[in-house]
Amino acid sequence: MDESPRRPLILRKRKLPLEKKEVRVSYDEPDRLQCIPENVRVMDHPSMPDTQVLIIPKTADLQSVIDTLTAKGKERGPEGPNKFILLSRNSSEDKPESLCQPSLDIRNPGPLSTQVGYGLLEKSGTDCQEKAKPLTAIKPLNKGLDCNPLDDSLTNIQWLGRMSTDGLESNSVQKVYKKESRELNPKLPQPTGEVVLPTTKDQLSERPPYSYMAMIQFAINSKKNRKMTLKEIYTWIEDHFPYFRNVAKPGWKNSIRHNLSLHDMFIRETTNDGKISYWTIRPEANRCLTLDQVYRMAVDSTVSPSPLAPQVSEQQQKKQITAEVKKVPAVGGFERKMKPLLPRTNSLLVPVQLPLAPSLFLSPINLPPAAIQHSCISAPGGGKILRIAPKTPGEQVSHPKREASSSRRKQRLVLAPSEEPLVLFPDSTFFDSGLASDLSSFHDIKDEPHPEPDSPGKECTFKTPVKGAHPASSTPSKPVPTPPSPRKAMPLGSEDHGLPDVSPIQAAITPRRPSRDPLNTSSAAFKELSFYSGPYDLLNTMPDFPTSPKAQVSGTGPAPANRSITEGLVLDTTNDSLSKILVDIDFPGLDSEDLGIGNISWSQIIPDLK
Amino acid sequence: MDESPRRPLILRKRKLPLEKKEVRVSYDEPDRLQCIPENVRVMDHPSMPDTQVLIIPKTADLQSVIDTLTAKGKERGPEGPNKFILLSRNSSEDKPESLCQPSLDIRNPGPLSTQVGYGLLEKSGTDCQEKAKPLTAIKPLNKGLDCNPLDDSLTNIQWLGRMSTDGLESNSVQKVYKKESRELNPKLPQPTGEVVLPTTKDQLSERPPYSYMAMIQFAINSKKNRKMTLKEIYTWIEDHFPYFRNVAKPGWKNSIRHNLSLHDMFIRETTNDGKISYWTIRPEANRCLTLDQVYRMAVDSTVSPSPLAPQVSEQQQKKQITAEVKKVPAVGGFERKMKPLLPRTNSLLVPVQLPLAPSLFLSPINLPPAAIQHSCISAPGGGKILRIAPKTPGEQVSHPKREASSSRRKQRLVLAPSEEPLVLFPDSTFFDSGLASDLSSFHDIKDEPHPEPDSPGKECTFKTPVKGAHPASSTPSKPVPTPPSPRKAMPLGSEDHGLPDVSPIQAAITPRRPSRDPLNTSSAAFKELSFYSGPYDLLNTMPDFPTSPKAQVSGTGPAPANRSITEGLVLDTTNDSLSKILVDIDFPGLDSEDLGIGNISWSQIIPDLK
DNA sequence: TAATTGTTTATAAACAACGAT
DNA sequence: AGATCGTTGTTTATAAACAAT
Ligand SMILES: [Mg+2]
Ligand SMILES: [Mg+2]
Repeated sequence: MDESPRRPLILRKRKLPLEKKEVRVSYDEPDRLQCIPENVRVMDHPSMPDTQVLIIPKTADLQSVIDTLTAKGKERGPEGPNKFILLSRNSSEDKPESLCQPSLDIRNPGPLSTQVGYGLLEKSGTDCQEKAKPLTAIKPLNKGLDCNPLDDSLTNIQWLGRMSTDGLESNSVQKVYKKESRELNPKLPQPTGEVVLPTTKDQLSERPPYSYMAMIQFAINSKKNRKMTLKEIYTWIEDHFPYFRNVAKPGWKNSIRHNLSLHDMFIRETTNDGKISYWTIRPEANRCLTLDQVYRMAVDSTVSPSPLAPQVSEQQQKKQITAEVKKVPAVGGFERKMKPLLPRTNSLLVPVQLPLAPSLFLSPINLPPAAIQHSCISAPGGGKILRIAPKTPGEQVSHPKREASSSRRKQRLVLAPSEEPLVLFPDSTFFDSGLASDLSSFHDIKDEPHPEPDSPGKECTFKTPVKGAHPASSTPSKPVPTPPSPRKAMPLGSEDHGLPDVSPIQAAITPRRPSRDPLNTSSAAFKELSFYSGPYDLLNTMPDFPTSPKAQVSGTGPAPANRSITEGLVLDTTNDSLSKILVDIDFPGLDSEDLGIGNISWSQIIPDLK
Repeated sequence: MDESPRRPLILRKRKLPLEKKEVRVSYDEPDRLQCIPENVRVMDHPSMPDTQVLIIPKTADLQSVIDTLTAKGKERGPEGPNKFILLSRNSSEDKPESLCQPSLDIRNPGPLSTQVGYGLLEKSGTDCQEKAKPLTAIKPLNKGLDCNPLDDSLTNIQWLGRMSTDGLESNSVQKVYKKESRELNPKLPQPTGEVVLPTTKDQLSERPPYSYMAMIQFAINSKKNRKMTLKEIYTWIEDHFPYFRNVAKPGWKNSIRHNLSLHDMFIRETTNDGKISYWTIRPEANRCLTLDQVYRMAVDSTVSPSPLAPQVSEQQQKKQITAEVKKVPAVGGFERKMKPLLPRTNSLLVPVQLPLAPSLFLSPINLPPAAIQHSCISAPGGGKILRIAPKTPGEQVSHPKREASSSRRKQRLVLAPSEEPLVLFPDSTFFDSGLASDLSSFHDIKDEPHPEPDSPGKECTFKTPVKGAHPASSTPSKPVPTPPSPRKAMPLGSEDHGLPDVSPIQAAITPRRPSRDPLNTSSAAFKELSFYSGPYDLLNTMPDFPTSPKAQVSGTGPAPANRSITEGLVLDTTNDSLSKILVDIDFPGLDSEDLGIGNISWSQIIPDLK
């Protein structure tokens, strides 16, 4: 019964359905297709070829901009800019409350040498598919410095508030509805204290939608010093996610340790006397993610992040979406376990990476306070400062001879064996916050401990996928619990809606894309619900932007890796995945130069730029 | 039935049983305890504090040297040198045949800048425990250049020769005893060709003792260009390890892919047209390991590497050991699956790391030809060249304030947040060849597909280790098949020998250390057999030698990592683990300066040194 | 539609090294 | 003083869920 899913469903990395722009509800701004609004500033990237940077005000419709770029790109050929970096700019109004902590010193940007700045440009989509959504926040990467102000108290309470009980009790199983024994978040609507928030079910036994990596970050970042012993991490997680204290098998601790060791993002420090080992987060990799930040992100976004009653509907009022969520009450009577880190809409979590240099600053960029202070892309409360390095001396983007798409990410195109530039971005996990997308874990009923009894076949089959013996596919897959009609799904649209195992979230996300197989496995059902938008042809290829291997011999002779500053550029359209920090919208078939929009030079925007 | 073990048993990283020096058989050299033989040269390390380098001729008894150092170190306090780098020197005679390929150009050491050289200093122990063993080989790390000569033909045949059938046939299951369809290794005693070597059992279905990582390296390094497509890797492994073609579940391919992605040692390259993806090995990380190299290492070492009849007893004649191996015929009738990469004796695989500089050369060091040619620590056939950099300008070992031991490796002591030296060694996998120790896989009988039925307990236990519900320990462990007396093992010695599931190898390795629990799981049994030598107190602490995180922002401001050149230093006493390349014998309680031995200065040995 | 190839996350395990009994 | 356990760390193996071709 307590057989939790092997891993949360992966619902990210899917390409953005830029194709279909159907229901297009006019939100705040009228999104003019084929024409980028004039409040969006377009400029060539100072160093990267065929790359343009768009400064998009929060009030603008990001989706329409992307649509326009897409359309323009298709019209033109492979010529012209084919990569775009989207940056959010705060137009002053919009959501005044910051996603993070208020106070953040933007001054003392830290070492301004040849740094590289990273920022997470998030576009939180609202209702269904490709609506007009304003940009909301940018969560920059830590610049090797402290994440700063650090929200200790806030960090946890947010999530705690959503739980029916706090996690402070140890061994009593059914200890539901407990009072908050700690500092309560004054912001949260917790009048008296009994039932903090009328959560849907047993928040107690709900497995959180966060990966171990994410939870560890939450835990460590909740401490002012950002250091935690293993035991403290255990305790923090148990306190904030009772699931682990109450229902998870003890093996979860093994997984925690495994994650700490595996991800080089987590570093172990030992006191001088060698008595205590603290786990920390590599400062350069620390995005300073905290539970409340993530939770607020989810709450702030239009769609209620999960079936869990979204009482905290501060500003945005999820219109029809919420209703639609309610419509799909989940099959047997269990809710989906995993809730998405970010709403499962077309919310954009666009990671951006910008080369930083002391002379380059993009002023009107807005950033959440907490995210700032690391000298990356920083912006105070209302202020906005973005620094962009013109071109890191020594490194040259090898645009020259990019040809194939070779996606599937994380690969590095080896240049000439002689070149071997220096590594700029260590590894993929470097920027991986661990806030995986997952969106409901589905470890509900189908306990099916292990898909592979496999005891019958002795000599077994070898190469040929004999269905009988071995699973046939080299990628093991969960056996479908109810095997009515596993294969041969519906042609496309037109099908039933209220199919079992379909979570409300799914419905909210893909309102008019019914899952094709009513008898689908939960995972399979979800797969159907993934943003399918016909053949996607955008944001696909990124030929010359390999990923970042981890290692780098510094002072040594031939620098092995040839990572460019742009490596790892990703436009993660699926929202929640914070794993990639770099943004690169690559339009394979772009032709002309400026897409017909006013092409502003960098010096226009950035006075400092000489 | 075909339920293979989750992972091969880990039999490495154990500390060397330097304590017990009991059976001490006089081998070639009389090992004088408490006195390092005069043919061993001792000198201070030019840059590392409290570090000495010992040049040990092959004819010398390494164990006695270590014993002496240990004893001396215990006598003295924490003062004086407490780290030692042991280097092998070829005294001319010994095994004339090289472990690797013959031709290797030692000249053109490649870029001599501020490089760091790595070498694997291997001491292959012979019979039982702590015998006197000559050093045999040094396998340096690739210097970012090509591994060179590359043994294409030899690479595979060695292992093929040991199989009853070649792997070229595809789907026929019982195709035993096939002729070699490829080039046969002329060196191997394969007269006519039918049964290449009278292997013990079904070599066909024997799972190889190599990790996926190692096998992938074998495969890729077997190609001259050192590139392979995924499919080619599959095929190579199937051809050379029929187990995967014949008995393994298709999931093994998933594991291959997983390993390729996970380990940054493996890099994917795509052709310019993006049509083909090749997998390569990061040149700096490529140890150029090939199957035949590894096999030869195992064969060359004194103890027969496995129950597989060691016909190839070229020179060394495993005296009593071989006999003892025969004594334990394996229980039911099946042999142990995993054979050790290197003999399961106290063979030392001491990885060494030396800063390289054009001016420093340690002449009389012997290295296996194949290992050379990368400008690291290189030595031609009989020649020997070792280069040691006096002190990489710019990096300073922070010996200063090391205090605690904080072992458990792979941790980095963060220096002052301001310092942040450059990364020298990317990550732990950087040097991990994947040639894990494992030593018999034991996936034989006990099919026990999954140790966790776990279906009964619904609400289950939480924190308290209620034996009933959850496994109690946070580290899952295989349930003991026959649960007679799980805990409270025998006091120590004195027990039965011919217990089921005990492989001959084990017996050979730990002749007089009977496994304590006759009803042990195979794995448990093995655990008992691991070189236990009482409380080890040597080679434990390495305070200021943190590990190497993977990432490194190069041209950027505050270099995050503070890895010193010595980071990752490890004395791997368990032999086969090639995962660590650096050697550091750290004696916690050392006192005086030169241990009473003649302390030779570097300039004495290295004339070039000014 | 289905298979192949890649990337990640989750779990289980096997050890190693310590620390507390 | 040694043996036993439990905790903490490190790795490898497998299964999976997706993504992209
Ligand atoms: Mg780590
Ligand atoms: Mg890789």
